[in-house]
Amino acid sequence: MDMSWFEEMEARIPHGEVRTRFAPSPTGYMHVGNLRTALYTYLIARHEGGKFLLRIEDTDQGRLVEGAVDVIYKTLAECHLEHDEGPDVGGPVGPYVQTERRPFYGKYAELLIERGHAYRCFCEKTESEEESGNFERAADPCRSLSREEAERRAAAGEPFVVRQRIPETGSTTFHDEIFGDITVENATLDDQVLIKRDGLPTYNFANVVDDHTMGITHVVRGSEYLSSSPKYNLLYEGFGWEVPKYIHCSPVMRDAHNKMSKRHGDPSYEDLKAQGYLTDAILNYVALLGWSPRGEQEIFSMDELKAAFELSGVSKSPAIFDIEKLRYFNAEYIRRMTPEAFAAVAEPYIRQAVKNPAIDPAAVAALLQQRTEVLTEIPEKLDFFDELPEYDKELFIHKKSKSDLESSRKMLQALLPALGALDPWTDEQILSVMETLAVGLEVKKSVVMWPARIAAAGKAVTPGGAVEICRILGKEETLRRFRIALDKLG
RNA sequence: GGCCCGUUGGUCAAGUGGUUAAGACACCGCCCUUUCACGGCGGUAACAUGGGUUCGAGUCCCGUACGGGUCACCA
Repeated sequence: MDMSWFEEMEARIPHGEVRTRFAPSPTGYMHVGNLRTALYTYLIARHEGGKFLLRIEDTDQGRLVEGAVDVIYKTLAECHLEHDEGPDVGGPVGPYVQTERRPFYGKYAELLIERGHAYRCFCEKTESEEESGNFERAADPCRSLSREEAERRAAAGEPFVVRQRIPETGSTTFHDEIFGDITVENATLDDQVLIKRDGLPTYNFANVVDDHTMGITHVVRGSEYLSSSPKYNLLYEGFGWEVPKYIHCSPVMRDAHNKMSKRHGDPSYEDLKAQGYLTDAILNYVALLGWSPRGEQEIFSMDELKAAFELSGVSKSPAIFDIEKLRYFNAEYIRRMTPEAFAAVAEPYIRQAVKNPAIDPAAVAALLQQRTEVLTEIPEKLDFFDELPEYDKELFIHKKSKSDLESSRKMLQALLPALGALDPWTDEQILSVMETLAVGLEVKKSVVMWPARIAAAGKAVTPGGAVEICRILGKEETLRRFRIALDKLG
């Protein structure tokens, strides 16, 4: 066997740095669990000053989805999870797309056969194997076939798969950074297929070969792979390769029993964006789903996450995705934005409801910033700007503000001429008129404010107070609405 | 079913033999107030279970229950 090819492969592998990889299948859907895995993988690399790579696992051609790879690029870029190596940016250990690495796997399978840790199996799938899922390794005659015999049959064109040769006795222990040491009896492991009848590698084999040849030091993946890890270990050992650190992450659940899934209609990253959530809020929330920092800080910028992220804080048990808490993070992020930044993200939503070109979206945004949890709830809060809603005069009755029909009529009547005479139509001026009236009549400020808002907005709950609404509406429109109110109040 | 893993309030979770068992979300109440929010203050609420070990156990050991994963020529 010519070893020079393998030596060249080995020579490409960078050493002395932490290297992690995100290895999604291009299904066109970045679910929350996936995003979290990508985040943790990225953070581990960055925390250690290492490299974060992207590898596309597209060996299952049947599951390929058009444009799915672009979704991955777009999501990673939007989430600031920039990769150092990958299909689009290249790197020393490429190619970074599994289908393009196809020739590698057969060679490594040969090597493993050579080293005695794999063998060709010519058996047809037995019925019992298909039904029970159990493969009786001891009963497989191919396991004890001589190398010469196997090679002869293969050369003769007889179809075969390559199976891993698992020791029949003893046990295998592997270490996971989160779960600790896990030991299983080798007898409970089966001789899994490495190379399929069609010559393509199985996922498990491709993973081991790729992770090694790409110099991956920390393998981050879902906890569903915990039970196959002993077989991975045996593979690494069979090759004589250094075993990477394993980091198995428990799933993100939709409820106590089910993982988040597209099937159940659970939101993907893109869905959450469309529902009005901010990228940074999503990332921050997702980071804390299954990981807890040392202190009590909850709001983390990406740089802070890079510094704070520790494997020791990752939890073993699954976490249920709580949209309520995401809402809280989103609201918190919105409140912390600069007014300009918020106005920029809010404008499209404001314009959905407010078409009147005379109304400045930035002015409306200022009213919204402290009371918006998700962007999509913005339009419904603004429905009264373009058009005064139909409303009942009963709205003027408000005990807490000490308002009733009579007082409302009185206040509006007094306000009408006073506001009509106002020249600079500013908050200060409007407020001053209203306060002066309240003082003059010796009533609580709210007795003036309440009817003013109802008249201006036609609804009881509004973003901003009477003063701001009148100001944004403009003098003419405000006076028009006040007159309508007075008509209602007789 | 075999094997592996997990289990602190409704949710996320801190906790590594001695605590009044943190904190956050949600919920409830009060305050602030020009509605709604924001903000401030306070409250309800948890160690799955049974045995050990120990002066002492959420923390260590064993069992049980419940939950999850895996047992493919899928990834």
